[in-house]
Amino acid sequence: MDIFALFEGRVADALTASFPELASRNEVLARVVVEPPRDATHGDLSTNAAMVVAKPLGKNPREVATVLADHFGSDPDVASAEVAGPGFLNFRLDAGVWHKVLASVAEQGADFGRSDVGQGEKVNVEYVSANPTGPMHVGHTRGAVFGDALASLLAYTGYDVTKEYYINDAGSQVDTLARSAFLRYREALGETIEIPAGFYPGDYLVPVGLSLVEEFGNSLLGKPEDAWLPPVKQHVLAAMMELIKADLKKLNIEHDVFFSERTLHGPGGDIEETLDWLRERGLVYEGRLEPPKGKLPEDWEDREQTLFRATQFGDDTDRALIKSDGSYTYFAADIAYHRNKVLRGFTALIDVLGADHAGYAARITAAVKAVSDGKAQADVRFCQLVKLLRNGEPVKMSKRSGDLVTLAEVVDEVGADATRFMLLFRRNDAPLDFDFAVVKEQTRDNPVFYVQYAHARTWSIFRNAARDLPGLDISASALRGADLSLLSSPDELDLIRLVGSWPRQVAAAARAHEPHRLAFYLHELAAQFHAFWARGKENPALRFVNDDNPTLTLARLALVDSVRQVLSNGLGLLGVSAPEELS
RNA sequence: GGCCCCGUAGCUCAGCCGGAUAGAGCAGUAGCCUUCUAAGCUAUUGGUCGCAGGUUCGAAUCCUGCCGGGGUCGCCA
Repeated sequence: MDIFALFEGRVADALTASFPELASRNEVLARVVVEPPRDATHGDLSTNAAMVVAKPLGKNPREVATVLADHFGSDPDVASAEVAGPGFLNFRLDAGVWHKVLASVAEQGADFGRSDVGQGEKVNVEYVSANPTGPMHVGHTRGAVFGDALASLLAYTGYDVTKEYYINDAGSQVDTLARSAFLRYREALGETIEIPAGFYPGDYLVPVGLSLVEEFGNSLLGKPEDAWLPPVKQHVLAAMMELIKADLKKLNIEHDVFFSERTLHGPGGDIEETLDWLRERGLVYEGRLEPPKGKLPEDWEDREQTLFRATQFGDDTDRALIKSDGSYTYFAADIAYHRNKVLRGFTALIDVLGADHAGYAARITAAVKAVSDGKAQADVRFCQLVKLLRNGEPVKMSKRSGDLVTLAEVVDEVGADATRFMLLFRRNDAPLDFDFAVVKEQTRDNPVFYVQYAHARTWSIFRNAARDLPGLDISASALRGADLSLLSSPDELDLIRLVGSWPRQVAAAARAHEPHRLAFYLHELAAQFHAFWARGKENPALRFVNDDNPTLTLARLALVDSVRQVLSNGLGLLGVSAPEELS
């Protein structure tokens, strides 16, 4: 039960009942929201309805609000409806409403917060898509976690989600990869090798050399490159993808679809087909591009080339499709790839990219508009850099020597839970400091620990109740029969309010494509719960478990259970475990 | 030079589709912690929301310009 959504419905009904001329004004009604007031002393719920409709109606907002307030006089759930400020309408709810909300948490369990705001829309979330040239490093980790949490969130809110990985296996870098692997192959056969600059020097190719020997023996030796390159490429790509999948597995990330760029190339392939399709619509032409302003690239040559009319769809400049050597640009393949997604029926295409690709957003958005005739929506999300720290000191990384911190190293050191939560405890487009020392700390400075501890505490309260009140039935069905009207103190009602706002938070986070909001909410819920718990230390009457009052204990346990449920649901969406006990 | 992101308390950051007196954590200060789990809790100090305009009943939020920081800039992926 989402109390805010429920009242949005009632407010809309009240509006159209009082002002029939609004019935056809959906664009106006859509702006009406019911939300918690900024200041809790204003009541339980607040709506901007009167201010939104005042102008279209040509009436004074406070006047409209008064009419609405009268309308809600007969609503048994509403204890009072007051007009405030410029025309807010504030509701104070009958405490029984909050008790119903609490009961609905128990009833819905893991589904409390689930919704159908997505209405089954087919969404493709493309994330990670790291080049298959080596193990994943920390730079990829943030996008991986962000995309994965976003996908879970969207699935939970009624979207039909596919998690996809685009394998960049068509560029010249994979040839370099194959050549690097071939060196390791020769090494495995006893040669002493030297790795030239520009090759991939990493040790992770050593086992690939060995497995090449296993598969081909020494049969590739002495052959010309064009004979050994294709099979070696095939072999090393498969090995790299296994490596990457194993890394992702450490973070509990599994994609539904791995899409190979190579399958788009070639005669009759998607790229050709897509360019033909675009040509038919006059969106491809031969022309010259203005050189970039400012300093000119050294190898700039003014020549005619094949361009996509990206400007027609909101990009700043038209974009090249074919390189000077005749092969397709990365972008040409990407247009075909996005068209492929559209043809598979997706109407929302989310691309999760690193911040260094920020300049790419406009052209992807343009391409998706073009290939879908405006029917599909692209949303390109960027993840900013993660700065690794150790006790406040930056961790040194040198790309040149291949001395990067890998995803596996981070996860092995701090664990998947902490990695995921920390990366989600910040907006994706803001830079993030990741300090190993803080993340491993078991104090309130560490939000992962703080939230998990709150969850563990709910379990420990139940364990204590079972120990101290052995005669009390605290099973789920017994909790359902608890007399919730005993929960009437401000602290209790505040906690229920926060629990009750969970569905609204989830829906808002999904609409905004911002999973970090869930992490912040969970942190807030944990804080309020810890605070409530601490009050029981000063005043035993406020404890959840009261030896001399089993009825009250049962009601409070129902409240604790709702907190447990929401923490568990939330951590689950973020892909973080919810332990019953901290060791 | 063009484009994109960012600028909110000393620090790190939230701020939901424009809404009421701008929030949290850390740090600081003053307390509590002989336990429903010790790793916590309470109170308190602290703001020209980068600057200047604009839009309107109302702007941290939307628009324009400027300042500062980061990223990026035909054929790399």
